[in-house]
Amino acid sequence: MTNQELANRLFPEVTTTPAEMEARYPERHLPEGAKVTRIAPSPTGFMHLGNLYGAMVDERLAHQSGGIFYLRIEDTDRKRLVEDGVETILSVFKRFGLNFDEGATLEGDKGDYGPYTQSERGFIYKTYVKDMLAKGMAYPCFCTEEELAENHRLQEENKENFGYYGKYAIWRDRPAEDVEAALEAGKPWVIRFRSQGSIEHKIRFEDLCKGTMEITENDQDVVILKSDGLPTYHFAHVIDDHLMHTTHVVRGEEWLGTLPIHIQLFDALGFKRPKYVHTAQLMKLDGTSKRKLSKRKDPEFALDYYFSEGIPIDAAVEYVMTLLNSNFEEWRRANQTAPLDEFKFNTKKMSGSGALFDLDKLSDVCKNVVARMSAEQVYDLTTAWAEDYDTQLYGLMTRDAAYTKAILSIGRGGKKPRKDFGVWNEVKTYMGFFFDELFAPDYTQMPSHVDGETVAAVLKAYMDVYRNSEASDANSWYEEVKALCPQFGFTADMKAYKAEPGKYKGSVGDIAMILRVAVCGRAQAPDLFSCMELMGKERVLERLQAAVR
RNA sequence: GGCCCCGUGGUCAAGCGGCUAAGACGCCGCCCUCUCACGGCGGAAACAGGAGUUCGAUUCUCCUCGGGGUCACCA
Repeated sequence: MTNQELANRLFPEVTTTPAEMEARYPERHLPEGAKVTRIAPSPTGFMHLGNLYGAMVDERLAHQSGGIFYLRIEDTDRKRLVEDGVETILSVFKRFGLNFDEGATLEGDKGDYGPYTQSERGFIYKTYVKDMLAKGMAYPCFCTEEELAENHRLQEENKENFGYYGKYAIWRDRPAEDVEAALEAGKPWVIRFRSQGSIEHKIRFEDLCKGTMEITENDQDVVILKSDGLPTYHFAHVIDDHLMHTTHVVRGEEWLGTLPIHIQLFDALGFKRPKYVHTAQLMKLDGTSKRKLSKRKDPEFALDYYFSEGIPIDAAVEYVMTLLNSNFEEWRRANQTAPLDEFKFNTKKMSGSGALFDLDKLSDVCKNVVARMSAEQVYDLTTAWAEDYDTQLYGLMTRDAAYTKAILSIGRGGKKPRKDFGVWNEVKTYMGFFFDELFAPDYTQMPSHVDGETVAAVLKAYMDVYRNSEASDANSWYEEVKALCPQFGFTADMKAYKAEPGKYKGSVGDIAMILRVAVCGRAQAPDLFSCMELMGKERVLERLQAAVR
């Protein structure tokens, strides 16, 4: 049986040729220097930070160069498929503002290089496989799981490298009769690539993120087509990225180990190799050692987490960008309000080592991002979040939108905006006391060195002042509060009080605190005058009265 | 174990043969101040170790150590 006969026997249904495929997916006509990138997730229903991290690099690379950014679905592992996997992928990327120029969508493929779902590309992979078989570049392997396990056991015992190579490549040079017999017997088979590599040979390789490195040639006869007729990642990657004319492959550094296989395949098939960007792994501190961010242990790894916690999408994106490009923060400080698109992303500024995911830093970025927003934006984004995750808050915020927006305007804008919260799920706590339904005063936060009787007296005295108050701004309000001091033996001079606290029964600060606890129900709140003004006289008087004991 | 990647403060990081070794987050102190949140000022805190190259190494080379990844009909 010749190679050609074998090829025909294994793939009688395949009549297409590689040349036809090449013709069907011609070179793209793009401007000089345009990059073609892709993100190729598996529809497992779980989207994580790594997906976003890579996708952002792809997106920037393509769109900064006038190229194409596309989505390909890698669903060749049927065991891990999930019902709405593709939908999840699409919706998550959409929410993060990543726009694909072509690829899979819910309405079908968009673009001329499809299908963009690997399970629909069987005929393409098989066309190449059949050709490789005919040329002797690949061969069928009938090994059972047990035989492979036995190989592994022997290799372990002999302290040899694991895998399917050399004398362990059982079917590599099997006589035609054996192949014939196995076929007759109806044994299941896979197709393996006939490696010409040797671990004695090193290859110099240039990675756009990691720099130059030296890697060992692959000597394993890897499986390229599984027994279910679908390609392995290695093969699909090479065929797809070749035919789709991907110029830059961005993926996690966990792929570095299999890079020799990919290079070998590209070369053997006579394809031009894409450039690679192997990104450093996102890490997390576990006890005293670093480890890969894990789906099971780290909620912040899942992109769902950002939605449910109410982390502003823009902030998550900014944070990832700070991880991605070391000069991003500097740029952001200089260009506070510029759209992210204007940042010149550069693979050279990517860190080669794995960054620890820093929740403190994320939180800081969130606060800064939110501080830059208008009250209107904060209102919109918070209600959008609350609609799904906090119906009570949603109800209150939408009941009186103008009131809520006014609350959110306090201290916003200007050179030194307040940064009270950076996450939508903190909004309720921050402004809850403005709503009677959420007002739960804690009078124990009254100044401890002022006795209850005085507290009550202060409240009563202020109520009298407040009923006829003409205060129209924070300063005049403060003057009124200060005027209350003498009758209680307090001082309006904070400096003097701090210097000699013993000299006075209290200070204007204490009076303000008494009022604050009465009106806001707690010791911390934004500017009291603003709060009272928004709440309205009636409500404030009610609360002052309620605090009198 | 083989192969590969990585190694500057607690974290993220500038640096690319000569610097008092930036900056940011976090932490601490002070100032501002009606509290908080801002903002301002200041502080503690680092080149993993050892050889070599060099007049001179954080920077270049080698070794050691440490961390990580990967060795599937998963991606």
